[in-house]
Amino acid sequence: MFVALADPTRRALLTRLATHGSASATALAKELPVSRQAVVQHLAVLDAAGLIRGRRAGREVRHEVRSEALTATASWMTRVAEQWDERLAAIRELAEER
Amino acid sequence: MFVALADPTRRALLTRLATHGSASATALAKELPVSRQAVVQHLAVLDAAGLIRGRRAGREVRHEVRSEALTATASWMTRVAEQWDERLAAIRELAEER
DNA sequence: GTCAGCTGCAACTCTTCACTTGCATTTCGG
DNA sequence: CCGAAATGCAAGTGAAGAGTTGCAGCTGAC
Repeated sequence: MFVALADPTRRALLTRLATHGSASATALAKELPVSRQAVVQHLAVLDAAGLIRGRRAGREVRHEVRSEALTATASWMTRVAEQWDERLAAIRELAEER
Repeated sequence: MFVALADPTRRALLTRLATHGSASATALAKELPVSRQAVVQHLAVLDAAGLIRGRRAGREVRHEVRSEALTATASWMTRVAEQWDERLAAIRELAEER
């Protein structure tokens, strides 16, 4: 998940798909300074992470963002952050008891 | 940022520091199946990302989580997710107008 | 039917990254 | 003062990842 978001090119692809809707790998490659194959491999990573989905439409494959996975991941991240804060607060309490 | 969170060992170090408070690199290395130097390098990455902070205490360096950076990053991530949802909603509206 | 456009598979290069080992340096305790 | 324990620096290895090129297979349009 974090691995999928760690690459700048993949984040660019995600924002592009989120902004302008679905697009084919070839169309995406024309807007980035990389080859079509590089885009295809990045899309495969994003797909494996559940962030996008590929749907065949005739002779091209349109890739689109899965908003469910995005929002679910965002809420999960905030939850983790809250847990971290709770732990830190508990540690501070223990420190004050001493 | 995402790069820092992408590695499992670094996430393990973070949760460890968040759970049990500050610790030295040597102490952390004893709880993980990696060498001390590996831990040191991971801590350097986490420090560069602003997630932890190293403070010298005598002959050892105690590393602790910076909760501010954690919560700030979490809120930033939710904000990005919301923006993505807004964009998707706008696209759907345009699609329905057609 | 044929041709152009898009996708899929495979192999290869090159850099980055995770991790290790070895040694020098500093510091606390008896 | 001396040894144990912790950090810091450096160099090196092995694997994973980002990117490329080349070619073959479908599919839609004219």
